[in-house]
Amino acid sequence: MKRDNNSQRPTIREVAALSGTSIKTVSRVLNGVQTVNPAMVKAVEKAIKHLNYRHNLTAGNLRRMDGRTNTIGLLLKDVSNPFSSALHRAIEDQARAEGFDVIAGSMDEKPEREADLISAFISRRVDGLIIVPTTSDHKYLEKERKSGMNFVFVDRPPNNFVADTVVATNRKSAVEATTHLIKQGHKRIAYMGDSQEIYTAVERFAGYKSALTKAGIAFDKSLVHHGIDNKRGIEEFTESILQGENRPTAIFASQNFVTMEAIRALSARRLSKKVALVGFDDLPFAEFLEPGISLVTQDISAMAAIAANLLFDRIKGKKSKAEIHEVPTIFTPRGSGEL
Amino acid sequence: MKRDNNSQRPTIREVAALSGTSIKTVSRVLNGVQTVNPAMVKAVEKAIKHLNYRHNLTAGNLRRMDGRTNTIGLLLKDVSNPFSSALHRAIEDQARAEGFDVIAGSMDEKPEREADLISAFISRRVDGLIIVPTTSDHKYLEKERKSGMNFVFVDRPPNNFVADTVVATNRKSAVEATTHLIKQGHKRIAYMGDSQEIYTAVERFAGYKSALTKAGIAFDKSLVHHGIDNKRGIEEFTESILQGENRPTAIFASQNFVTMEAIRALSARRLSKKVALVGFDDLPFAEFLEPGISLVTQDISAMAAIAANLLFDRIKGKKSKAEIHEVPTIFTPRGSGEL
DNA sequence: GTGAAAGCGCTAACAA
DNA sequence: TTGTTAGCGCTTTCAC
Repeated sequence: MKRDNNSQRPTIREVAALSGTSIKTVSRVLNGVQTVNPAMVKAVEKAIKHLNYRHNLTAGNLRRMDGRTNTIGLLLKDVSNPFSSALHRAIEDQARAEGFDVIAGSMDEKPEREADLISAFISRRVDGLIIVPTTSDHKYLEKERKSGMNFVFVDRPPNNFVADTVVATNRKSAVEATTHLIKQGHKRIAYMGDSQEIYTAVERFAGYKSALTKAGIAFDKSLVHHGIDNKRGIEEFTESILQGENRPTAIFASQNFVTMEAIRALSARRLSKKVALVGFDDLPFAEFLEPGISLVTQDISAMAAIAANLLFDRIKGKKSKAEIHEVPTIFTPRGSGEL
Repeated sequence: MKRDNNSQRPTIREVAALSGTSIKTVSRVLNGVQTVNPAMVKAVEKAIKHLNYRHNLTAGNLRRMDGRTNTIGLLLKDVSNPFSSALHRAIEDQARAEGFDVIAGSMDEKPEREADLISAFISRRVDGLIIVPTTSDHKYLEKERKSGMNFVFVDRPPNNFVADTVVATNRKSAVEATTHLIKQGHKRIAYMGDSQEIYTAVERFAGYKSALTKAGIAFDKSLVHHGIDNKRGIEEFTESILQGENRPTAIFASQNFVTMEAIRALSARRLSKKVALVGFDDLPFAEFLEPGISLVTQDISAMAAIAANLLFDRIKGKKSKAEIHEVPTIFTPRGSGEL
């Protein structure tokens, strides 16, 4: 049976016939090989235009020596989340400059979605993967790397797997943020953060504690809350912690969703101007709030650029051992930390 | 020369050899064909696992009868913009359910980027394109459709090209939003919107005028500002319009960036609680503001679902004439419109 | 139920 | 500079 779609796209063969040359010469023109007679180039281009021929890259990649598809896979928490989509855009720009397209997928922090997406992308023979990993065990990727797949991890390092990784200076920046509050005279500083299963949360919490220690402030466990997955937990925490005389004078919120909860809690109790707040991660509307929220933001463009470069180097055959890059954050005081 | 990558992925041939059968039977197993001896299926699966074989979809698609790649292209204003990325996520979910992957690209409202991306995606032989179009002329897509490409437009219709389109009820919803303000007693209602070259801006402005007319309120040109591309223009407008006795008592902002500018302008002059504001499009932080901003938001999930269904129907061969869908918006009063 | 042979649209190799 | 032939990894055809 003939193919049932009527797509009827012309092939290189028809272009060759119309321009009176061989398919190989057409292929040369398509690939910009310089050693073709200029008149022939003209003829081929004319035929291409006349037939509305479109080069089929998937067919070409099959036989091509380097076996590349010029596609990379990008695994994100959720393409619609602000951090993910900003990273996506920055990587898209890097990729486009190298002639690559990007296939992105959302994992929603589910390890099985991560594995499924990686599998799907490998079946499409992407040349490499940039991954903002879930908390899963990544040992299973070892055999993929042996088969030639390239990996770069962003935001969090992989588990039980060594690969190029780009992370923010989480611990150091948490020290700075906490120290900023201490310098304003705060001694009772609450910590609110993500689950301690998550790398960034662990690092940022360590930075918070380290800053307290350095300043000679005793660590008070009652001022600490981990895990936003449990939303009620956070409400109970803010409810109890923000009541009474003994409440903290400042909060360090170590992740953007947590910062939002902190804003909500302070706002509901009319404490926005009484309790200082510094958050980690960007909030797109920080400047619209009263008072503005002081934030430690990741330099997403820089992280994307480094990650993309690492990946393209691997794709081009670089064999050196895995690199870990720590990218400095940007601190923007906006009043909420200076109360 | 042998291929220089050491990717050395096993092929269907090696799986056949190891499992003691032919490549055709391996192909049957890979494609879930039921008429294969169960023992043979087991043997093949064992060989696949042992070799860490990964089915190469790009090779298979080349010969496959329907010629499909199970990939769709998504052309957005900017993958990192909230509307675009929410649409992206909703379409990703629809696509995944159908076994499709999504390649997205950002156009930044540039017609030449649109054409480049479409060209790149066609070279990858995507099965269809979902496009949030720029203001360009889309007549050039006619020959692509003749060659079998499928198109669905979202948010704005194409120009000089007839294709399935999914838009919000822009005009009707603008009437509702403006009428909402009128019902609160407002008579001097300013309009701030995007360039009138953009379909949604035209429709929303028409809705604004229509609501005024219906209520017997004279249209006052001095209360209207088009075009946010010129940021200084908007500042001059708010500067002059918000000064003095004769200022509007309410503003209808017809796009999210414009709404942000309106918030900024009102906030800077401490008018947030004196001038009512209703905005079109979502603002992710609307509920955090004081007063909360009343918004008309597009039902992005519904739009994505309809767009994806239209596209998949076309990909599956549906030949009926182009459909235009208008999707109702969601109005969320949050105080700013009830001043 | 199974497999040999042909061929999808292209590029590599090599000869002309 | 150009063209012929083989073949990328897979699915189709069709005979067994």
